[in-house]
Amino acid sequence: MHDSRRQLPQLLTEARRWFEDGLLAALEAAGAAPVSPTQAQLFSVLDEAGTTVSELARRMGVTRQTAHQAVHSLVAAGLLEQAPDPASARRRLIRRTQEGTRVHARAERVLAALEGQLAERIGAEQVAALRAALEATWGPPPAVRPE
Amino acid sequence: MHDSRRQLPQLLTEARRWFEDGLLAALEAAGAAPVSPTQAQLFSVLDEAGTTVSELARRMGVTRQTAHQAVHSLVAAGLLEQAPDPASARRRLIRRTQEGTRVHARAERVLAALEGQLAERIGAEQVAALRAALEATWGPPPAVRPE
DNA sequence: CCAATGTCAGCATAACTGACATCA
DNA sequence: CTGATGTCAGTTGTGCTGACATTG
Repeated sequence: MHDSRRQLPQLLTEARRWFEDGLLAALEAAGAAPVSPTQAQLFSVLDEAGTTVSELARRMGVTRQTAHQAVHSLVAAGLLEQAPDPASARRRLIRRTQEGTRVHARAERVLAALEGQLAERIGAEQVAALRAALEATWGPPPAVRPE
Repeated sequence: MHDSRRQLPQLLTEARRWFEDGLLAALEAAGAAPVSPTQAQLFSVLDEAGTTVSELARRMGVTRQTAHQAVHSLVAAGLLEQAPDPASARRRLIRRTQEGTRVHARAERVLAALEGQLAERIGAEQVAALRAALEATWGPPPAVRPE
């Protein structure tokens, strides 16, 4: 009875890999530096004003140290830069460099194109429904009892 | 203009983590051995007849070596067992032990309960639409041009 | 003194590649 | 011989915890 219903987590993982593979392939074909999933996520939580590492860590749901490391690698790659915060000497703001902005814009175009391709294959309504369900407020995972 | 549209890959990742966190918390609350995401995926690609490590690797989309390691740890945990294939001496079939079957059944109940909880929160139609979109045939990721 | 921040260091896990023995 | 399989080994990446200096 459950065999006809595949596990949702697995389906979600496959869907994410579909996008991820398409994105990496497109960027690599364009000769861009390979971007890890972590780095992609870091880019998506940035904002224009500049953000501290601690704030980025909160948005990503990881520790400060992990975010710090991800930022460090992207700074080394020339896609991010650190600038002192004029409001507080102990904070350092993280911003995209010009190159970082270019790469980010290109990645967004690729993702939009992938979503468009998907709509051609499974229908725009399906894609819209997928997005609507994922954007809904799920709240925290409930504590269910196994028995 | 894109800020209102969050990235689909990120939304998919969050959704998967929602299920994963709920599952791990429930199993841990039940006193079961902690199950890593990899091990959970491995369980979901098993079948009753028994399968080779190479076949499991193909289903999971990882290398033989990775699958081998995951199987090894689950054998050590007493949830899987290896049996010689009567049809071919060089193949070894992977099966669930009785304990492994129990854990698997429990995990499936938890996932079903989580899906039910989600339906209460965002609506059964949304969950059905989500499942329908994910179960559709997406095909291979298309090769899009960044420019 | 206390709390938040940035950083360095070490550790664990899980994926990968490489290599090799076995057997249909 | 060739190819598929199972396995061992080493490497890399990514997350974690621990620790510490700096600063408001």
